[in-house]
Amino acid sequence: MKKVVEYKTKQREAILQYLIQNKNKHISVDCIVEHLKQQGESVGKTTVYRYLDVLINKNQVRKYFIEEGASACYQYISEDETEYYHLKCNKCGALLHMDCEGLKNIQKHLLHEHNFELDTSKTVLYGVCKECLGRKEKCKEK
Amino acid sequence: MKKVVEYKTKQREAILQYLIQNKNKHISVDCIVEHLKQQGESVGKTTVYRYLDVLINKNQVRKYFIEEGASACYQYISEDETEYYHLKCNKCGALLHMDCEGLKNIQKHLLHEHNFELDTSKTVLYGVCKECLGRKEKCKEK
DNA sequence: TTGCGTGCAAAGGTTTTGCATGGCA
DNA sequence: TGCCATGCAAAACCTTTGCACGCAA
Repeated sequence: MKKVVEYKTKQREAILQYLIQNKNKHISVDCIVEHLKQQGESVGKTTVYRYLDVLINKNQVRKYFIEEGASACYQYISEDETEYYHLKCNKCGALLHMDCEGLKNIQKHLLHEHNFELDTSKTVLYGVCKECLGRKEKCKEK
Repeated sequence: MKKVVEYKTKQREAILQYLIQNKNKHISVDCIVEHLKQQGESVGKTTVYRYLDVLINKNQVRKYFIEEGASACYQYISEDETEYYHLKCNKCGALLHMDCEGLKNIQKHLLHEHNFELDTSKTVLYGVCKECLGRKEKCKEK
């Protein structure tokens, strides 16, 4: 077991602060760099990537791939957070959060019937949202 | 409406053949190029990308992003295929296919209670599989 | 002959790596 | 002082685009 001492730097401080402030959002590396620059705390992109990796390994941050093929998104994991599902609309791109009993049953079902421990935080359910389903009727053409 | 005439070439023939032969798998562009080269049918990567785009638009192929951040995977859509869920194990990387009534309920639930039309073919459920759950007990250390 | 298909090379985008420098402890 | 952190530049990837040439119809 290796003892890695972690230094406290203003860059890491700033990145972590920003992550915590936006813990209910999914933010990208560019997003972080951009906002910190505006706050006068310029941080290199490399540093952000590297520190995010550290935080992911420490389980303080989750990495998502919501926009397929596009850049990754990150989210700070707060202790008080409730488990919820991510729903992504293929039409309008909206990202919805959902927390209900019915969905919890999926998790139970997978675990008990299939011995599969679902990680709701990493999973993104793709489909078409309410608003777009409504629009669909009016405009069937693409 | 534009009339686009599609030519039948040996490259497209070969790509489609390979896709059909592996319709129950998720294959990458590199995978296709590699295998065709071994069969003596060398096809440029660009051609594969472009033809896959064509097939996706014709709804003959689906595009996935299973390995997060890695290259995309493609799958031929056969007519007789049943809807199933994709389960991806975060530990060992196994990709499981599942088709059961319990999971079908998810779809119904989302549609009726939340007005969300789930696309099971695009969705990948992340978690830990049976085998890895078993191993977990024996080895709690990382 | 027409115009779609091909594939090389180059560009575009995200992420990683090498390396010299900076800064915390 | 020791060693981790930083950030520039370059590399490594995957994917797309431009363009000249090939080839099916």
